[in-house]
Amino acid sequence: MSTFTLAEDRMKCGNCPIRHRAVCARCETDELAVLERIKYYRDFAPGQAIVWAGDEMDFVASVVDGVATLSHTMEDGRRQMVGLLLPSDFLGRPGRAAAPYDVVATSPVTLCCFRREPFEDLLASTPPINRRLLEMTLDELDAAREWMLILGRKTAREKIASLLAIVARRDASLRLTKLDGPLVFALPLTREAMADYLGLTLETVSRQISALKRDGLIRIQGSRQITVPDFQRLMAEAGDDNDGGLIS
Amino acid sequence: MSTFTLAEDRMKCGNCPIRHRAVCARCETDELAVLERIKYYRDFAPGQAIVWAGDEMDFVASVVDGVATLSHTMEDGRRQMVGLLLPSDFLGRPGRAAAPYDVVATSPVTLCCFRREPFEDLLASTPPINRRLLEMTLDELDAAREWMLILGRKTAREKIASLLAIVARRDASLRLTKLDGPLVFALPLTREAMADYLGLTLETVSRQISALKRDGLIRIQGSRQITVPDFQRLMAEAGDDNDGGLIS
DNA sequence: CGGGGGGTTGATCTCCTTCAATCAACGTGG
DNA sequence: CCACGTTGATTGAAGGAGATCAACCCCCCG
Repeated sequence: MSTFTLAEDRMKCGNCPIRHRAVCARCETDELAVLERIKYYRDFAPGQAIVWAGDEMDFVASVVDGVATLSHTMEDGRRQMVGLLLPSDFLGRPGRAAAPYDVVATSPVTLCCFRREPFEDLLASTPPINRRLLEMTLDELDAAREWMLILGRKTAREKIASLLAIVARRDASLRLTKLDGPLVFALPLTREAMADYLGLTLETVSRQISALKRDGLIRIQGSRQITVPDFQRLMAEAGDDNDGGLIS
Repeated sequence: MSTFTLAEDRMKCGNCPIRHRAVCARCETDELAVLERIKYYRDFAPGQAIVWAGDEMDFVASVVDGVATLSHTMEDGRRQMVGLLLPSDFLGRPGRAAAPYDVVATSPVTLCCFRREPFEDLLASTPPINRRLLEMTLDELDAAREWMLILGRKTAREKIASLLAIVARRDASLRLTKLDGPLVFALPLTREAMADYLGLTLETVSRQISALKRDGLIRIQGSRQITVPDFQRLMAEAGDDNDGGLIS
């Protein structure tokens, strides 16, 4: 009985941990009620594929919890990650059924899903959703462009520092913490996934992480817990002059 | 008198060469009339800056003609292009005044501009514009992600071939021509601009273009006219299995 | 004629890849 | 409880794709 109540609570939009950042962020209570009726949750295990490139996707979704990756794969096996889905990010493109990339969970993932057609109808009839989705897409475009600078012009060391800075900032933003003390966060990516993110080999990733550790820029607990004692110093190492302003 | 008439014709939305692809593509005649009242044209010479990163931008715009680039610059001078604005592309982000990148004309450019506030009001009150802008932003995001694969995983030769394929396809799309015959198009970018696009040096760009020329994949007339005798072969050289379906 | 911007080509160097060995953590079955 | 295989990570040695440094060309324009 009590577990049932907990499950029910967790499934109410009002209690949703990504409520203030997701595609539904601008919705009023009556609009939320409509979403509430058509939504459903799906869970994925680490390593599990959510969709493969080319598959029909009959739903769109918000990431409630966990981390998933979008990636391109070339015929000869070269792979480039092109998106990192963190909690509150949106998955799927309204107006297109075929998935353009592989989407894979890298940690336990919970999605809040909507079937495509009802969602598209809602999108057409509910301006707040449309506006929020435009805003999120513009933010993603900004992120993609920052990423392009990383891929095109940064050294291996700068690439690693940049990745850590991005995830640290996102994590701080979601948990509404500041960036001035020591930061501790989970980085649920294998060396190979980081290499795919950064356009490197996993060996280079490993070497550079060791180097950053040696130089005291980061510390590592267990397998994937990172501590950043001085965020400003990490930013400098990433080649970003950006003073890492407050929470975005 | 006749030049006046010509100028006036050119400024009517009904005659606009980018009418069917720009932000205004979904507008009805009455909505167009509103846009028509608040729009104004601006011209830029090759090499001229349209805005610098950090500048206040009091307008948004559609590219009517010409080519402009968006680029990131790091303090030490490294530069990465993050956007290539071709005719019908949209410049500026509703809801944000400060430009995040340098925008520079690389050929004579004509913009169709709208002051920000009236445009944002229109965006809120005119769903077709909102929807079209979302669609265009999603397309740009797709393009950015294809670009990320190019930057992260392709060889110098593949990068050059990819750039040529992208521009050739866009050009064919705008002019509604097929991709099967020999393609001839202008590539109004210096070697340095191409290097900034591809995350290479201008020397490497020059060498690879020479190599593609030697191998018969392209021919070059004058300074910046490219001929692609066999588009499929170019695609293969770009590392894209994509059969380069018809016009997007 | 001189100068400058854009382009090409050559020689050398270097950062990252490639190939390979080793290690630690973990689970599994004998 | 221990051999064994597996998966992820680290480290080393060698090689190569592209960067860097530099010379030179072409063409346009003052």
